[in-house]
Amino acid sequence: MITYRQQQLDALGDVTRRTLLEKLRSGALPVGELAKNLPVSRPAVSQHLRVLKQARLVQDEAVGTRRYYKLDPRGFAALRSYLDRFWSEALEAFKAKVEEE
Amino acid sequence: MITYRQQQLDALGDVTRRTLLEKLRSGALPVGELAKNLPVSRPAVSQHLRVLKQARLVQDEAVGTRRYYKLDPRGFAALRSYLDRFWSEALEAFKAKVEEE
DNA sequence: GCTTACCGTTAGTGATTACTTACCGACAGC
DNA sequence: GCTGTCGGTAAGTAATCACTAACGGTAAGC
Repeated sequence: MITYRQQQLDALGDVTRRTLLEKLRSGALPVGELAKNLPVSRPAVSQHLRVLKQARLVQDEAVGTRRYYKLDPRGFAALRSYLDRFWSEALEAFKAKVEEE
Repeated sequence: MITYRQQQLDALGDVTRRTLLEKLRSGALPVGELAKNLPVSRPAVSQHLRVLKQARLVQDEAVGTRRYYKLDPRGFAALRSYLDRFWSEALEAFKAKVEEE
């Protein structure tokens, strides 16, 4: 099973992309709506959406001439479980360290 | 309460910094140990550690001439709770959308 | 058919960011 | 005291990355 974790964390490392994800929290939105009130041009938004899509953080669906984007549950689930595992392993290592002494 | 989320996610957006965090999962390590087997120089590691520290993702402690770095529980807890909240809000919005129809 | 709205892609540019090299201070061992 | 180890900082460079402008393609409205 391949993960997209590296791409996902890279994708989250940009403030504009994070803003896009925040906007999508309340549901699917077309590109034009996403680009509204952003300090960057619409093509820039398209490029960011491509990165987010490749990282499995968003999904898109064409409806007429519009293209709706929404959060991708698979990507977020993978990210959450990784973070959980990462942290619980760190805690176990810490406990083992304490008991060692 | 101020959070360091923006800095944290920016900090996670670099492969070398993520590698450093992975190494720290098993416990505290001095800089020289962290720099070992990495494709970048030791000063580069120091600079990355500074970024991680400012983002509250690591803590450091001087012991003699060495400086040990370890994961910062506060930063990771904040990050986890944010991701959890983010995702649960997204799920609620999705449910509301479904019931709407 | 024509026109308009919506959006992806490409090419080139600008800004950000990670990197190395050189340097310096602090502590340990002698 | 001197020497070696450890590691942070600064300056300059290289590479990455985000951005805009220009273009083209598709669907909807007329």
